[in-house]
Amino acid sequence: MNLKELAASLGLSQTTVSRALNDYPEVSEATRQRVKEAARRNNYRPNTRAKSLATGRTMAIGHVIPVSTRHEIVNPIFADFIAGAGEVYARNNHDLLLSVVPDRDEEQAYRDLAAKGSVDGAIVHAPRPEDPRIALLSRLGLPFVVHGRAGVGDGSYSWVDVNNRRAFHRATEFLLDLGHRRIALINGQEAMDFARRRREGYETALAERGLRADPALMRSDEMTEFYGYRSARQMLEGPQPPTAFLVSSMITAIGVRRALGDMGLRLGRDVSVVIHDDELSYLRNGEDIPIFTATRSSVKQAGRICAEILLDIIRNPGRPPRHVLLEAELTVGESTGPAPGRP
Amino acid sequence: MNLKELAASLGLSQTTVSRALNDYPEVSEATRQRVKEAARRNNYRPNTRAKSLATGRTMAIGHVIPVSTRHEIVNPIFADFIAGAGEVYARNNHDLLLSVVPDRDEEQAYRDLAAKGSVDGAIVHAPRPEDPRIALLSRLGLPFVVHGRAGVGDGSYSWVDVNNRRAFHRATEFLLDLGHRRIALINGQEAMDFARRRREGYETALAERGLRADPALMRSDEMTEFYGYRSARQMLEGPQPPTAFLVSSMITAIGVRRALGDMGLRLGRDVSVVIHDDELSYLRNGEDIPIFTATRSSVKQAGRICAEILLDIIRNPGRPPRHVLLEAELTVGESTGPAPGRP
DNA sequence: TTGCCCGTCCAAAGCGCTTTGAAAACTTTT
DNA sequence: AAAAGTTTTCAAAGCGCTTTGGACGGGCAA
Repeated sequence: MNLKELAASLGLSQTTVSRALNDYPEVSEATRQRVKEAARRNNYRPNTRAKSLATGRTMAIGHVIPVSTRHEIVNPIFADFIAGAGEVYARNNHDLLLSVVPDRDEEQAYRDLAAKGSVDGAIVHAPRPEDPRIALLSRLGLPFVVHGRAGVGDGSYSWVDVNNRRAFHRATEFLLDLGHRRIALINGQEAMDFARRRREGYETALAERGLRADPALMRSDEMTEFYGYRSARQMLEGPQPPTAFLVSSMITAIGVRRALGDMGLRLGRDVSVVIHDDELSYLRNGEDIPIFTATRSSVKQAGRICAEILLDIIRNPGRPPRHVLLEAELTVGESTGPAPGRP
Repeated sequence: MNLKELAASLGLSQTTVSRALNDYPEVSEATRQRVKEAARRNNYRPNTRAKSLATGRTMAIGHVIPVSTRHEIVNPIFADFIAGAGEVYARNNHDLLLSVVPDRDEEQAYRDLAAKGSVDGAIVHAPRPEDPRIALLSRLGLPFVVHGRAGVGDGSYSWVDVNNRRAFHRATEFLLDLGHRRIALINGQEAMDFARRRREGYETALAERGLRADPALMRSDEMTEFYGYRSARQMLEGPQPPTAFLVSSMITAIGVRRALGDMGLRLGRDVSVVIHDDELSYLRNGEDIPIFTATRSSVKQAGRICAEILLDIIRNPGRPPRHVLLEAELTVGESTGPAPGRP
């Protein structure tokens, strides 16, 4: 059932029917009701393509999700982020267009999105320092919001980020207060902006107590379970093992926990672990009491906020960029305790 | 840059330019080259909306991903499934339209996809027995492929599924052969078709050895980490604890492992665990040697196959439905051993 | 009654593309 | 050289919608 047929069935013109449905004033209340009722009865939905061609707005948002060419990994936070964003899109009658691309083709993916005119805006995931996609999108004139930040020039575009620096600063202080001196950092890839910030928070906190980060206790890679396992084992079997770990993701921490188990070490007694928890829906950090002591910040919520902001930017072009910095509070769980050999 | 402008800049008509770009024969090789070169130079991409309006094909596939209203959970396998499918879409110049909806609105979401004419086909995720979406899509005439099956009438629609019944039959036999008699099943929600089949495989294997499944050893719920933890603890602390677990997902098994750790039990010695492994990219079951003994089947691969089949159905309507049943091989890892008190 | 305004409706153009039917420009055949 | 065929190009219609510019008629003031 299309507009023409609907109009014919009502004995009205397409114009009037279209206006009635879109709540334009120049149609009488009686006809509006009649039209809406008929539309409902026929389960009429205007054809998206035609509508967007006519209005010049696509009512769709693009998400480009990169797949690591090295390990063929898709970041597990995408599911939750997209669930959050998708919820907002649904509420605002927008579609979500997903492009899954090898990470080296990412730029072209955005270029295509803009050239093909298939979206009104885009979300930029997993920004790297000085990420070229940001300059590209600005140049293309496609509205966008970055989930994370990309180094300097933060003021010139809209972003939603967690205060990664402060979170890791705080977590490190917490471990230092417990008497830990050899604290390992199992971080995400340094190529990512968030990983750099987390490291800075960690290093600063150490420095403030007159300690220097030991390169032997720092790892940086894609945050898989095995990466956590391998890193923890290597460090714990080394000459000067750490007494505590700072781990950038729940999944990696699960690998760390496995390593501890295999080595007969007890989490929270022999070795402490603090994680950053993205609050993935299927990997909750415990129900009532947290399993891991964690700095937590909901990725789903970040998705919602990004989407809200992007829709707002599209509706109101020309406004100054918007920034949201989410604080990650530290919640104490059972994975941390005083450094061994300490009261 | 649109077609009109491109044509003008070349001194050709839109018709000729369009035909040159779409490799129609009625244009000379010389002009074709000239046109393609100019298109490349101007980074020209035909407007998707206009193109699909003209052709009647949207070049887009819809995925409706339900969010559990009970727990606000989005199934972690979606990320990998979509990565696989998205790869195929990209290769075939199709877009992926994602709708995130509360699971109770799922039907309406498909109805909307069809009415708004925004996709050429759809993937049905997580089918339940006698899933109403299948009848609905058939009625709407929207091509679709089901990831999984939905009970009877399997012949009438296309699907890609894992042989869940055989996988769990095999896994149960494996544990029985190791001497286990009290084998627990920590399954997905019984409302899902795959969970029902897995239970059947498990029960049949037990029955074939003259054993009856003990309801006290069977659980069914959303496959979270905590669900695994809670179920394992409850059963192990019960009067007649199991010596082995059959777990429907890696994530749930991580919870089971945590429970074992907390109780001071050793995985593979005190208690055996066999899992079904969907081979999620960020949660590999070990690198070289598998952590868990597992029946494994790649969800990403399933996504690829679903996508290939769907595109094929769209290209060649009227062909009989297609079915792919993937076998999940059993790989032995370190999580299983002989039943305690047995040589 | 006339004139004007306002509320209500409509015909037609246009969004950027594909595709039909026909014309123009070459080639080949007679 | 004309006729016939072939290749190459084009103008225009149409996809399903929105939106512009008008038309029509009823109500009100003059």
